[in-house]
Amino acid sequence: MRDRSTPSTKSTARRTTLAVDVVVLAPLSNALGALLVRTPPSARERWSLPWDGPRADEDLESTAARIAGAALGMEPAYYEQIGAFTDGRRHPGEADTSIGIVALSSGAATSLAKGAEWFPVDAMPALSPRHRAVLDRAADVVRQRIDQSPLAFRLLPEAFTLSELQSVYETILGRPLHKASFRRALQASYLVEPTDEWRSEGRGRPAQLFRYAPKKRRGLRRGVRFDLFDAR
Amino acid sequence: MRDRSTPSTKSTARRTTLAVDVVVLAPLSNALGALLVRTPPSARERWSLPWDGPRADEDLESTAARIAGAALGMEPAYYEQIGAFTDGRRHPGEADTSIGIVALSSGAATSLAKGAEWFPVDAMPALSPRHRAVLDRAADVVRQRIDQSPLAFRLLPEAFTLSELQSVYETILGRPLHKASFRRALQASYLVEPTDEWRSEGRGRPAQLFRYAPKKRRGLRRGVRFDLFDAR
DNA sequence: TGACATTAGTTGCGAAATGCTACTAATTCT
DNA sequence: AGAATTAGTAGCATTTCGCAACTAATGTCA
Repeated sequence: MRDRSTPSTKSTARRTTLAVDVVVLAPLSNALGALLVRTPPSARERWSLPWDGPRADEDLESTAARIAGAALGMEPAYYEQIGAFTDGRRHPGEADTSIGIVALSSGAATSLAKGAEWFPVDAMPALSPRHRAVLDRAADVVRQRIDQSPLAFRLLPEAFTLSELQSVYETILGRPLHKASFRRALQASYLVEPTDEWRSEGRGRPAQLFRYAPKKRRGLRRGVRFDLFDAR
Repeated sequence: MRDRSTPSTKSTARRTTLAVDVVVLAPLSNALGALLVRTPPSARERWSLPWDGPRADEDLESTAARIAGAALGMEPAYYEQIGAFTDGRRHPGEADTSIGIVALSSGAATSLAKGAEWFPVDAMPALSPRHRAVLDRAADVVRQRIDQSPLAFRLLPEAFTLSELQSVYETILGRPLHKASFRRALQASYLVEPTDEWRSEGRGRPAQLFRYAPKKRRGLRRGVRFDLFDAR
């Protein structure tokens, strides 16, 4: 039970220190990768998420774009907030509060900033506890929203094969998907359109390239789905 | 294009003012209601969301609980972050950054604090631009997550009828649902269990009361759903 | 050159989920 | 008693889904 005997009727914003911590994700050869940057020698951990404070009159997405762009060497294609973290966990810059933001990149042909490096998300070096929490939440958020937002498409270049797309879904969800069902569902959704290009990737039949081009949704309003519940 | 000619390699947390703005939701007679509090006479708008700065060593959920509890006169059953807002929009306390949090309450038998009042979400009085944005986002988040989280159950007392539950879904989604399909889907999900109580609500057949009691999920992993896409 | 490995993409079917209409059940109102 | 009202169910046509088995186009290698 909390004490609320004399609730102060006056509200006051608190002076604190704020950081924007960015989780930049891109598909590596066979796993999902996150971008880390080297910390100054004085720091307790050798690596951290790219982060900084917001500048004056800079909104959160611009801040994230600046931070991610500096580390990645290019602009990520997509941003999504993953939450605010005000808790006891230690932040590398001793920020009281962190705003976590995921930035998605196709990972193609990037010239990383000096000191920045990709790591597979399931084999990360030690991070400050705050950054560890931000990263974990990022993975959750991406997994949860992958079938409501075009997240997967932002992890691929503009033109991609359906096998590549399926592979992105599989690494994010961490389980194999059925090829025929995947394609049928995608077909029915009018989210992609074929280009007239084909790509030959060594052996095997060449694959047709597609691009993300969501069409107007037909007015099909489904009932409520009680599966996909994350009970709590 | 942004200037990144000489990216500063040093990250620094920024000193700012922070507020936690809470959107307390509960079902009113026939619509969703949000709780507002009267502002001091000097304020530009007469009403605002309940808000305050976090205290030292207080995490966000505790802060939200304190703020919501003070206005509502009881503890809400559920909290969910809806995002951080750092933008030009004016906040009633001039906070640079707001953390928006939704608190869900069954609305049952509450003794509201002095100056607090329920308003239907689609007929709110004027709010500061920041609070308006927080409220709008709250509605979006609730609508988006209603079929992934037990949100609807937190807007009802512990025992409820299936018609009440369906009505909550309908007001949040803003469209009517089919009774038979709704119940069948709910049945299949093992999220509720019947009590042995029945409630007679004036006219009509009495309804059986249920409680939220999620069972272990059977390991049925579905394919990817490309419907429910919020294209962007 | 011709079998075979490899990857892309499709077809068809049984099973499950969904939308809908129409029904039965229990209560109050007049 | 009968109409009105709300709760809850049954059955069926249609769509969606999981899956296995197929065809298609390329490279590999004896």
